[in-house]
Amino acid sequence: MGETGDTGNSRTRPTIYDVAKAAGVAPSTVSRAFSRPGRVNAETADRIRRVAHELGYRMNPIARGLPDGRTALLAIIVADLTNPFFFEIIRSAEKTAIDSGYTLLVVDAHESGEAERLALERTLPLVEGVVLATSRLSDSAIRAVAKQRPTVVMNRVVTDVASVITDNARGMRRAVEHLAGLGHTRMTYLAGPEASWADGMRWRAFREASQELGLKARRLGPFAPTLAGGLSAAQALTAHTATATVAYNDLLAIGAMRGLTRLGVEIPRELSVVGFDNIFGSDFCTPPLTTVAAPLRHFGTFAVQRLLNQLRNPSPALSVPALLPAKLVERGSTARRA
Amino acid sequence: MGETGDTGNSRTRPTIYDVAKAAGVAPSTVSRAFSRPGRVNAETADRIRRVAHELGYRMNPIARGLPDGRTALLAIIVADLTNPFFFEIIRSAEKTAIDSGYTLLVVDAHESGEAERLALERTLPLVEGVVLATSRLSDSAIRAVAKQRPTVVMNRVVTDVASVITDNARGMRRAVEHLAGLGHTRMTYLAGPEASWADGMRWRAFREASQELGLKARRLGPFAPTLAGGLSAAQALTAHTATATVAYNDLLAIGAMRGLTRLGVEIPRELSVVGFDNIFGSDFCTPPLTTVAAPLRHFGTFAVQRLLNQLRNPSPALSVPALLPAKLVERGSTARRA
DNA sequence: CCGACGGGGGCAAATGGTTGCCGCCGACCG
DNA sequence: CGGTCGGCGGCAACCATTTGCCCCCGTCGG
Repeated sequence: MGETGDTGNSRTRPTIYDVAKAAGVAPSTVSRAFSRPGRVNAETADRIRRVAHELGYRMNPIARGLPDGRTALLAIIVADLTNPFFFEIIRSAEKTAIDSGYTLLVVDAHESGEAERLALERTLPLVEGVVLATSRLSDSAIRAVAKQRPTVVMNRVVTDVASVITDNARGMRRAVEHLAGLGHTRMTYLAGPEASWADGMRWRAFREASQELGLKARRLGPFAPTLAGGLSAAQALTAHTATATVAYNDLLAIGAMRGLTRLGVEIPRELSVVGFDNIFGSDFCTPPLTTVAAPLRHFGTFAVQRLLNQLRNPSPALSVPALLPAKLVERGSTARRA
Repeated sequence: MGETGDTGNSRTRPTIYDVAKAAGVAPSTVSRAFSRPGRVNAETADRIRRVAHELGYRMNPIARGLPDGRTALLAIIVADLTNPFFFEIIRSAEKTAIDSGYTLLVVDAHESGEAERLALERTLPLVEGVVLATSRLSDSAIRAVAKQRPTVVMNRVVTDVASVITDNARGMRRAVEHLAGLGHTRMTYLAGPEASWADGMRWRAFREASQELGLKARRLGPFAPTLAGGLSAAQALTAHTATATVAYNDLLAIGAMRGLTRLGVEIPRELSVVGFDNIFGSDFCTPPLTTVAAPLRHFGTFAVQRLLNQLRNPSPALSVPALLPAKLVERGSTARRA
């Protein structure tokens, strides 16, 4: 951006050939001066770098990628860009990628398996690896992706594919224990999308924890994991006699709270609500949401790190899912049973 | 993803050479069969396409882009991925791009000019064109970008660079008229980032409209265009005697409402609040926000369309900013002066 | 019957890097 | 003093695709 005076010959940028000529060496030497430190004499390398800088030379990443596919590009496919769940994940993933010299492509799949397939088809050839954040694809489709490029899935376990997940079971257990401790005995789980792996895990953990503690557990749904989905859930909830509910995620929980308030249900006096994920916003909705916190920041970082590991050594050995801890954050949406 | 049976030889994908050999033609003919419709005999082309499909051939976009830079990639740089203002913009931009056979890279600049510069440096060489959504860069830096790649700026006017803006002046005028109609006479403008072009426009329009209508106008700020920024603004506002305020954007307005409520100020009874942009969420905060609506969906579509136009015919002629209409949406955060 | 024309296809260069291999030359060792 | 070795730089092939140019051949008009 102009520190090295705009030379005006705007359209075609200088190549290693130009640098080579100006520095009186061969193009290959220029290439090595940049990508093979030590291989070329220090003085020569210095001179080349100086000349390159004067000419405003920047490597062409496309040409770079041709021989062996090293494009320095990674991709993260998210189910829904507008879901705050992904905010911290994307940010931390982006940072980790950049710190390692990679660029992260963020792609929105609009909560649709079809869109996700299309996006992958477009993106996969370009990138060196991909993070599937809460994918709606089938296990076999994901394995097919993993066969083409190093892949990490988030919040899901797929055989033979690296993954990063939160400890759903333990987190859910904490939530149920918390509610039981407040005297609740009849509880409802608000289910998320059927294609969601995490939803299955959470519902199962919910049922098991309830059973062990001798509580009545019911399931309602599926609902879209959005505010709108929460509004429908609110309707359905009023027909239930439960005094506490745990939602698939925070967005659903917040939407439900909003709908219930509108329907005249007082939270948490008449109904306690627990969410999942501790997304941006869950602390300043009214009432502030009690939720099972996922370490979102570490999530993105971890996923990209695993990806980078796969890139560095393509041994298919490791595939134990990275399990990140979850903890309960108690806020204002839960209270002692009336 | 596997309709044409996984052939197992996973790592290296077939090239036009493989297809050419299998179809008994030259590689160049294969290339033309795909990218130069009509140039090659219909039967031959059909045969080639059939063979290519059987082999599971997909063009390598990297090699495609080498000769002339046609990567079919566009980028949109947003100031803050987590700002709902961009949600609809990104979605519609993405859709428009995909419909035209392009892939849109979404890049977050974290509200920082430095991060934006870095992101551009990384991204620019890859893409055919770029949309700068509310850039924090200087005019000359933007022009430098535009010299390298077709560029469209959003919410800002830069000489010699195509742009898409909303009618800030008219929108602000509607807002002020609305408040004046409710009997307000002393009003405060909550300013956004100093580097924001739109902020300048809005404050100016605010002042002028107030003057014409004989109202007292003051300015407070700058504040970060975020919920947090709004909280600080709330503090500052309590020192003012105004009975109505217009914020730089919705996020700031919502944050301010939240802070004021916390400070015991009743909205809209004691203070009317107007936002800008009509973002996702402004309708279901409490109270629902009266705001100047920008046609967010059209924004993204329009920007990408202008970009595509520039790509199709590189004439530097057109540079009148596309002006999208703004209208006032009246909700619960404004009321007659007490 | 010959020449012009044009449709359809192939050859090869070009795009901008990377990299295996080779060769030069100076230094060091025997 | 000759042989060897290693540091350093150059040559050229390679990656997958596009495209300018040419050629072959069939057709049609003169």
